[in-house]
Amino acid sequence: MFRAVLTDRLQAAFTAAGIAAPEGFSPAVVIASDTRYGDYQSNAAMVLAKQMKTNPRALAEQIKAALETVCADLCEKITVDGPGFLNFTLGAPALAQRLAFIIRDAHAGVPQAARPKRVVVDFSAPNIAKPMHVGHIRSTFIGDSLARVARFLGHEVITDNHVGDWGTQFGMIIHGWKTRLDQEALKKDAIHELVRVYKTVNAEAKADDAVLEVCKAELVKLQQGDAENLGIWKECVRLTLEQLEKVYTALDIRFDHYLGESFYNDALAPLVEDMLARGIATESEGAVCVFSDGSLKPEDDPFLIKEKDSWKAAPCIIRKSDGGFLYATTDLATIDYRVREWRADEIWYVVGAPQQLHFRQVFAAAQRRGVGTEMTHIAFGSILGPDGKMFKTRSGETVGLLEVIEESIERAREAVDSRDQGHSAEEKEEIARIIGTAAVKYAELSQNRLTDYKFSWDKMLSLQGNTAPYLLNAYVRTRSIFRKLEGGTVDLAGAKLTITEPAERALALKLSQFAETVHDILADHRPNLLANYLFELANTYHSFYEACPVLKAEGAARATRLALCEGASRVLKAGLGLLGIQTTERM
RNA sequence: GCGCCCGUAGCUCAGUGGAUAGAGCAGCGGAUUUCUAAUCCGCUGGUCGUUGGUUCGAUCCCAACCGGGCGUGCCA
Repeated sequence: MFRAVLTDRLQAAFTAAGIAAPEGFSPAVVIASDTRYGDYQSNAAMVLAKQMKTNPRALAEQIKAALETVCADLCEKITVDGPGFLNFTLGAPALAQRLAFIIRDAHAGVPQAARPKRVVVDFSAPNIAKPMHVGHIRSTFIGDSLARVARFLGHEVITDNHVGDWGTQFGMIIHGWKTRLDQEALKKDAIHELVRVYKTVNAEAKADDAVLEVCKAELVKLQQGDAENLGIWKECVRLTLEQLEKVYTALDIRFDHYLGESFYNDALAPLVEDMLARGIATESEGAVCVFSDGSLKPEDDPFLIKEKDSWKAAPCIIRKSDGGFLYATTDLATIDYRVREWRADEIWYVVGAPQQLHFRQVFAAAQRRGVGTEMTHIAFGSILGPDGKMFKTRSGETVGLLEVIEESIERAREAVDSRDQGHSAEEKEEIARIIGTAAVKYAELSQNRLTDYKFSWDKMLSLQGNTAPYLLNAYVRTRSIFRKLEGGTVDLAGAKLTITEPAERALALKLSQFAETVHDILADHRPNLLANYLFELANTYHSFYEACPVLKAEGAARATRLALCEGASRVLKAGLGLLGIQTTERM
């Protein structure tokens, strides 16, 4: 990765030029904002000149002189432009050398993390007896992608699906199970039937307090360990997980664990007692709460909220006045488990932005209990409906996640059918499945996770533009060349590579930047950086493909172009794989 | 009331201290004796919500305001 190498060289140039950089100053090299300025650029001279109160251009010239010696093997040109930018243009030999490395390296040139960590990724978390809907798209795909990226970089990743299997909804479901369950329907589609039962009872309970009381009684019996209710609950969990497993398989997502909320039931009471005993939590209005301990500035304290001119307590409740436990209690017990049993260095929570305060409180409470593990809330915005309003789980009318995927596959199938590439029926089916699934995943992952976005069938399922099919097509084009090659394969290991054409150069440079990109993803937990990169790579490859015939070329040009195709092929496959997207050899 | 997030081209969205703010879609015009045209090349399109401030330099940082969303003691 040239960015890191150039940064080191810049540091060396400072020393060579006898420039004493102030404490804490580290020069930064970034990919050039515009190709006409070169390949990489640095504003180090301007930043430093400001601190040293000297002329930025003069300082830049001084650094440049040193750089030219230090970077002789990498750069063919280093210039000082504008107010004092240092611009680097890489030499063709350095790019060719890098290309040779990318096509033989198992990680396509991406270095492993300097300090591997054990990371628990908490994502997806659907509820039992409810179908996965579009609202689960963000957590599920972002979480899966981040887990893949972390693994790729050499971290030890544990994925844990913290399913909602212990909510108050079970009072109604159990009552419904006992009185109006349709066994046939349950066999056909368990979740659908459980939802129907829940909705029916819920409507009745709203209209009739007597029904509501019965449901509450069923819930209490469940919580007290009543054998029959426990049996019904277990069956609901089993049936739902069975169906969820099918969805995850279709999405090519797997979890190491499915430790739902109920897994921590026995830990909740002791946890609260412990926190009371240690003075971390106190009783207030009958509930057990965690209040501010005054160790933080009020504006940074998650247990305080401003009201007029004073600060008011915003407690985190861990036990209700009726003795029941909450989300926060379970989360604290879950943290204990992950730290104790898994020795997690980090825990990532891929959960929507509205729960920001909740996590700030839970993390702060855990820290007060002595938890040193780094916990990160990887928040994301909402998916909005076509009207621009919250895409909420309105009673009834939710779009199921599986239906979205199926619709997408159906549209992909139509596109595949209309093109007639001589594929067999099975091939077409497989291609449609891969493209359809990829389209939905890419639509999500190419989005900045923090911003809200509009759910649109047309955009999500479009096979044109900045979409998965565009990227897959680039990959397919790399593969078709190797299929057409006489003998089927070619040994590029010792080939002499010479980069001459602008399109070759642009592609070689872009390929080398895969390393930078993958490295950057985890800095802010943003898979869309990778999606953006892959789109640019596909674009660069398509341009190269139009400009530079591969099989018709001869000698070193042919070997170089084959190497570029091989590099593009590897990086596209690896990159899409990190987004959880499978590739296809033909389409 | 207070807190957090958001406001960028007709639409959907990237970019977040740097050099003339980008892309896709839509619109217009080209390219196919070809390694997959699900492609490429070009054109059109912007007071980066408003007003101030900091800076050599602000879409980005700070303040205020306008508009939208979410959250704010016993749901998850």
